[in-house]
Amino acid sequence: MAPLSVITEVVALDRPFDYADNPALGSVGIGDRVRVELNGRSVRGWVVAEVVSDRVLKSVRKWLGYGPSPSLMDLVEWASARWCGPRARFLLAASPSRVVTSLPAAPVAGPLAVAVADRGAVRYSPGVVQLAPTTDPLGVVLYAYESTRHCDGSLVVLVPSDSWAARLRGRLEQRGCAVAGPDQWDRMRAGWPVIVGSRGAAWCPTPRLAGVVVLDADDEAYVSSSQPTWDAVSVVRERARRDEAPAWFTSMMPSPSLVGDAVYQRDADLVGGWPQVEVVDRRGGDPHDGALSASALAAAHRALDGDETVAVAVVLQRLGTGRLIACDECGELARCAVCAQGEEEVEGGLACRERHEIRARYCRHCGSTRLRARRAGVATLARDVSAQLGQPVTEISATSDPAVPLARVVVGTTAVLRRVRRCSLVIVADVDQYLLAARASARRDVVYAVGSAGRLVGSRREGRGRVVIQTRRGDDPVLDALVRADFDALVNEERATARVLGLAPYGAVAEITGPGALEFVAGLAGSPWRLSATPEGFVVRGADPEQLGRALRSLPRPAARVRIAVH
DNA sequence: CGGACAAGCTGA
DNA sequence: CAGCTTGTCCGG
Repeated sequence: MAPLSVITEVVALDRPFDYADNPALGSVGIGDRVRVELNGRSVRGWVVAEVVSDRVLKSVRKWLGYGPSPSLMDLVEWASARWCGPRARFLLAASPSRVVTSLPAAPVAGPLAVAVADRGAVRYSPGVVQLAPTTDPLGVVLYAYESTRHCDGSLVVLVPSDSWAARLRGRLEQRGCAVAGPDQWDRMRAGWPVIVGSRGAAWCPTPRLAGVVVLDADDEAYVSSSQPTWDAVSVVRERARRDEAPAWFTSMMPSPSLVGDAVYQRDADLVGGWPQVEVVDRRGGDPHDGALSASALAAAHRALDGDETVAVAVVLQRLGTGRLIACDECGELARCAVCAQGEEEVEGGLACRERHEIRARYCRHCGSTRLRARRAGVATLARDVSAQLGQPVTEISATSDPAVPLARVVVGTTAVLRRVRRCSLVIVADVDQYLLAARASARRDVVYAVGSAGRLVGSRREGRGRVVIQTRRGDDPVLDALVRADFDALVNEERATARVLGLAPYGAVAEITGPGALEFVAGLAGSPWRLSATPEGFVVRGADPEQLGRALRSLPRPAARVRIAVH
């Protein structure tokens, strides 16, 4: 039997080692999880290939169970180059959390219990489909199911969140689909007909894809925030390409990187599926008004007269992470000892924006190490709104306990839009910092937030509720687009910006940060890659993310930590 | 990554 | 020179 090439779980040691196949373990397959001895240690790993070797090899110690399907081994190699990250990270993403030693037999993909004809037999050609936010995307999923169910493999459906995945799974099961969820690794590995999940399901171990559907494909939840910063849309797109499977991507406002050079399909009633939007220009209003303008206040009172359980949601979008850090015990703000400015979380502890002093992460006042980013904006806004409306309010953040019951008025960051399922009024308290932000995607974030708000208040076709946006910029094109529910101009502008800045799909950008950044980029001297310095580190630009990723991976790594994010 | 081993520093 | 720290090397 041929020797086996094994990648170990030792992430820092990102290269394969060869081991002799152990006949006592039966047949060990490509992708399987094994235990091997490495330099006196017993470590877990994955069999990635059969190899030829003329050296004396240790044998595989133990077979631990099934791992990613063999077809994923090449994909891991691709991803590791594309995002410049260790193979073990991707192999782990495709592996079960608990040992799996047997696989069930997958059922065949049967016909739907309810015909797709529900949706007037709309045809969706593979590619990007622009859907208004309140349009039910189930039609696309069912269409994809019907058109791929006779093909070998699984239909993989990705949604932005686990709660959405659970709901969609129930709806598909009702219609007769055999669905494997995120917690059913063995079913995915066995090639279940339909696999539904969030970002992680891009690495589902099914041996073959019959098709792919990604709902809300421009949602930022598809991008991994921890290293390596891979994104689920690129992963499934590449898998579909390799398996020659069709792929559908829905988006309320298709981004240049999602669409690429292709044209996209538009759903029939785009305008009617956006929420009714009212822009309140506060420049002419009473400067003594509180957080809510007079007309927002009036709309809120009307909503409170209705019978929705949650009547009003007030959203405060914040740019970046909160700059203020406060002690969880005594409430004291973390301030720089040199300049007394608020500190923020940095590599190695806390520091002010000028980095006068990087110090350990504890409270100077009481010594506690329990610190928390203070939602200063939200707390103040909640107090204001409560006083103006004469109503109790519930404050919501990403970390709020989902079991806590909601008042009829809720206030918070965009986490509100994920927590509340239905209400009659959403007020966007202040969009201006977004409209004025240097970051090109900030304007898209506003559109996305209003679209998400539309899922709570309903479409303008239904006329159930509305979104009120407060601003001091009455004539902004983004606001104009939202009122008219016509985003073509914004889509074109975004494309032009991407072209000029060399962003996807016209170019690739890698951010190099961390203490070892300078030493790392020194290795790029004399290379064709364009390098520039930023306050955080460096940016490297290239024409293609795969070439750029590969070039960066081949560079020597300094001892100091380097963070590489290839976009 | 983490163990092995070598070289360097210290103290009685 | 034992005992400890720090650095470098290497794994199949």
